[in-house]
Amino acid sequence: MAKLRIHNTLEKKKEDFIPVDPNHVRMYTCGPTVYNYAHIGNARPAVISDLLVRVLRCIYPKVTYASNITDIDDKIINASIETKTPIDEITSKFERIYNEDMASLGVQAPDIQPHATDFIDEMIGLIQMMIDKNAAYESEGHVLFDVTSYSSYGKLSGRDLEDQIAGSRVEVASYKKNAGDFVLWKPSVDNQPGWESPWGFGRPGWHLECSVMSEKSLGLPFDIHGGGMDLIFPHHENEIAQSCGAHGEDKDPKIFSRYWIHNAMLNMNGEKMSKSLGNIFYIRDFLDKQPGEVLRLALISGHYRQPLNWTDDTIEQARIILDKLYRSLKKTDDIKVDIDSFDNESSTVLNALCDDLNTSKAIAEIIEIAKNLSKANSDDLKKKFKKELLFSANLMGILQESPDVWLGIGKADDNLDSDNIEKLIQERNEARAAKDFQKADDIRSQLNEMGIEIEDTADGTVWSSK
RNA sequence: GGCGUCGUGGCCAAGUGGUAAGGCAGAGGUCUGCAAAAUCUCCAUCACCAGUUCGAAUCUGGUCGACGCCUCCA
Repeated sequence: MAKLRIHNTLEKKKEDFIPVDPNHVRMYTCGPTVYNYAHIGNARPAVISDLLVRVLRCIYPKVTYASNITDIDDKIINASIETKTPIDEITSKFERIYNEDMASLGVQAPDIQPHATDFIDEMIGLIQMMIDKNAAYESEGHVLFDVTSYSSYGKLSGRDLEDQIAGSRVEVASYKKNAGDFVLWKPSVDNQPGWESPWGFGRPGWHLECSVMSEKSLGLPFDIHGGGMDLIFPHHENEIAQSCGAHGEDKDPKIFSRYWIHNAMLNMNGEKMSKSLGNIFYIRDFLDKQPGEVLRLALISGHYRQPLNWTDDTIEQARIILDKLYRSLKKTDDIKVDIDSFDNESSTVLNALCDDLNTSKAIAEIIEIAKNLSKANSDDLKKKFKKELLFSANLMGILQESPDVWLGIGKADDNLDSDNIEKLIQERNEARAAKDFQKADDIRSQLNEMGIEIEDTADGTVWSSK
């Protein structure tokens, strides 16, 4: 069986992946706060997680993947005030858009997609458990987590509490016992949304929801927890502390999640993506110009733990590679294969992905397979390589279109007349047969001006719109 | 101030102790009336310096440079 190795942030090294239960692997990835359009940076963890889930499904009989929707948060409240739109209108709209955008990137829907607001009771319950075990305390209407109650605090992020406090730029709130304590529950005032709780009307702190939803969705301990590197501290560190605190564990973070994977950030032309720089790239805008698969391949063109610099070139190169793969597939349109009969063990792509998601290597391998397919000179070989190509593509979540559609073959825009195109091609071929190459070339340039490219193949002339 | 990451050919990007994958671009060849596609060949000693080693892009120390987190953030 293929062996998966992944880099575990908790141990800061690449490890063999050993599931809690080999018959049922469970994974959680922090999902979006739905208050705006999803940008390209939001897509990276989703695509990487999706890829890992696909690999896991290849190896293990059952995989449950949960990823949440955060639908209560100060950012949402602010967006609601700014746009004078009810909160649930904002959250339902942007959740729908997020899911649509991810789908177009080939991200399979999570098995479970819990909403924070559906777990308020459970969050209150978890806080109560922390209070009962002296891991949390109430103060000035807030409930706070006491970081001194958890001895491994800082293990995930490699931080030392004392150092943090010394260099901190944030003033310590009056209601905190320790500077590092963080909010579990905070009061809601005026028109802020909230729920009744033993500590008054309020709402949960940011980190609490993921502790609750991951546990309720998957049970503890589960196998893998993912997210962006910027979440390591404080979000994930605090999730661990809360879950351990609630369950009376004061040391071992692995009673929560065994492995933690984190993707590096994405830069826009070398700069951090941020509102102030005005370089936020929304997936929506991109999808108007390029198919989702291009974006997906571009996102996995580099290793997930390396920063990815997003430029026009990144996109262009992904497009070129996909065109090449689709062309090799097009060449063997007539060959029918049964992918299910493919032997996973021999997959070079699966092997590459099993090595901590070495996507660059996987891409190199799939190009190699396509090359083999193009060169194949017998039906047996064509079958063999096509099967391997399709299996690999499915694993990577690409080549889901039909080659004809992708390459624009025989497809005219509304303002193009395909009958006319066919007629011109026929005329050109007659000219070619009569060795009137001047006329043939004239017709080609005429078609070119119409935005039509033609290609003479062994099976006749194929045209596609640019 | 603390923690951490990175620096591989013109560009993108793997490799992390045994002599530099892959893609793009470029050069040349095959095929084609031409073109396109396909295919073949060629194209780097791994920021710098000093060590460890039979052997280093890969380990250690230092220098320079880029960047992230510590505050909402994927």
